[in-house]
Amino acid sequence: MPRDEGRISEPHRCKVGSACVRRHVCRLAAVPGAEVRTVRAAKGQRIGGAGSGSSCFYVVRSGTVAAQAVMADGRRQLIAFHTPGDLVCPLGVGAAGCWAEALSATVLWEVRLHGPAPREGEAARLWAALFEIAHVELARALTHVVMLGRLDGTERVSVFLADMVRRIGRQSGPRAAWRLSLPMSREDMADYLGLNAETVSRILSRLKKAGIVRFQSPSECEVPDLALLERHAPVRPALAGITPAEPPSERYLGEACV
Amino acid sequence: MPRDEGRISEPHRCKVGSACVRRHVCRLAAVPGAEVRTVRAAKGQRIGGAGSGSSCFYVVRSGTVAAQAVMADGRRQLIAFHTPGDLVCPLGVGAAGCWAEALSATVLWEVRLHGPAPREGEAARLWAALFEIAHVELARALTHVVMLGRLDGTERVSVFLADMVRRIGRQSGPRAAWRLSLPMSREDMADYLGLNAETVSRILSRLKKAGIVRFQSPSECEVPDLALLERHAPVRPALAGITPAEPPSERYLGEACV
DNA sequence: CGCCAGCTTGAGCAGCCTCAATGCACGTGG
DNA sequence: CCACGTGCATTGAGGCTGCTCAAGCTGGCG
Repeated sequence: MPRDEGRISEPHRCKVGSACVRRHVCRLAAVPGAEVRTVRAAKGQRIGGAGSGSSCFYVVRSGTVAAQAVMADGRRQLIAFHTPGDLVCPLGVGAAGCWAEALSATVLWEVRLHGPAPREGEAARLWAALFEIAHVELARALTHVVMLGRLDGTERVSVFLADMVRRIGRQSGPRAAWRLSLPMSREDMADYLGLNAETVSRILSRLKKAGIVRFQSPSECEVPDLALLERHAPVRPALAGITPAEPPSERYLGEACV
Repeated sequence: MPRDEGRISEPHRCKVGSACVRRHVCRLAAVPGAEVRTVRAAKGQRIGGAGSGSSCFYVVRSGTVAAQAVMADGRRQLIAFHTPGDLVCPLGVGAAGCWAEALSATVLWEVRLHGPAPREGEAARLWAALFEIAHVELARALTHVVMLGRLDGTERVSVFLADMVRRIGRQSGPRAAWRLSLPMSREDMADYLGLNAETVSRILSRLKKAGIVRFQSPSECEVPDLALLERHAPVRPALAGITPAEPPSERYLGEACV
């Protein structure tokens, strides 16, 4: 694993409230001493962790990153897909056999917190931001648990597709079909959905025959009627970056919130 | 859903560092204005949420609580079992169709944060505690995802049993068999493991025939050789209440930590 | 042009689910 | 005290979903 991983050092500041895609990322980047720089990762390269032992946060700018766990015997489970705008954080992905890696050539912002200790008040903001991030990740993980525990293959693929459309789909007009470029292989999808690649392929073919999706190529597809697709998707994953449900003591901590 | 749910109002203070079972619970209970009281829940009763709309934290003192999601068509997925000493928190379990309920008669501590707003510094401690709780829950959820996505039935049941032994098992001597009272039905186990009750029963019978567990009754069992059981359990859930991996900015925030 | 990785499709099989019958413990009421 | 109902656990038969193995197929790239 190369040490410097071909990083381009291009430090810059995150402009709070404008350039930043996610509110909690802004909070992190706004911490005094936080350093933000652009880094690149090639396909298959691990994000964070491999280097100096310090743990950074990353924001995907382009490309796709997957958090995954790999067991001793090689079985692989994808925990999450991170698409442009998403935060890649080391929370939970610090366990043995668990890391994040780029599924394609990827550009990221690296947010490193190693400046002077924060003043009173800033510490609360920082912890609040970390809490919020962990909370969003937790909500996503719980949806994933329900999906793997109680949905059949077709439902899982439908949930996955609908989630992808909402996250990275493009629509040319208000009633036009959604266009979607799937940035991962059938095997990646399978490892996320607790299936295998052949089964995913078969299910996609079935959805294709049913007219729910159209494929121009294995990775380029169209969803003519998102509502129809979502009728097959009994759970709705929390969209990445959406503000989580009110934290339990938000009201109580009113003035401590950013 | 009754308003007061047969609660016994018995306010008391949590003694930080001694009586408390969990460090982060102590942090919550130590927040100025936090009110701790003992409440009781009957089997099947929901924990929190149903009442005034305020969200509390709970600590299980005896009995068992399960966090669960139920889909529109009735499919049920258990998210976690909470055994004595565990924290029951509203994080993630605030989504639609998602709540915690007592699996048997249960005694809990209710920690309610509604006092005067905390002073500077205390807010940071509180958010840090909330972060830590969310982080532990996240680690547990990710293990659950791997289990449901990539383990077969026998492995899931083995992971579950080993987890239960480590959490609520009793051992009469250093080399004696572990004794375990399972506080949930086969169906509860199945809904946690993404299986059905008959399959769980069959797998337990197989483990019984293999000499890995012995059953005195459906709920009372013995594990003569925990290492043998764990050889069938390819993942190890993070034990409840164990301090999570170093939060990413712990070093940076050194003096803000409790 | 050939190679190779990834995708698709098929055949056969294993694991898990569904449905059903039975057994057991417990509580209730005659 | 016993008969009965109820809820849960167990076990079996049969079927379906998804996995394994294998054979094409396709598109990108050297």
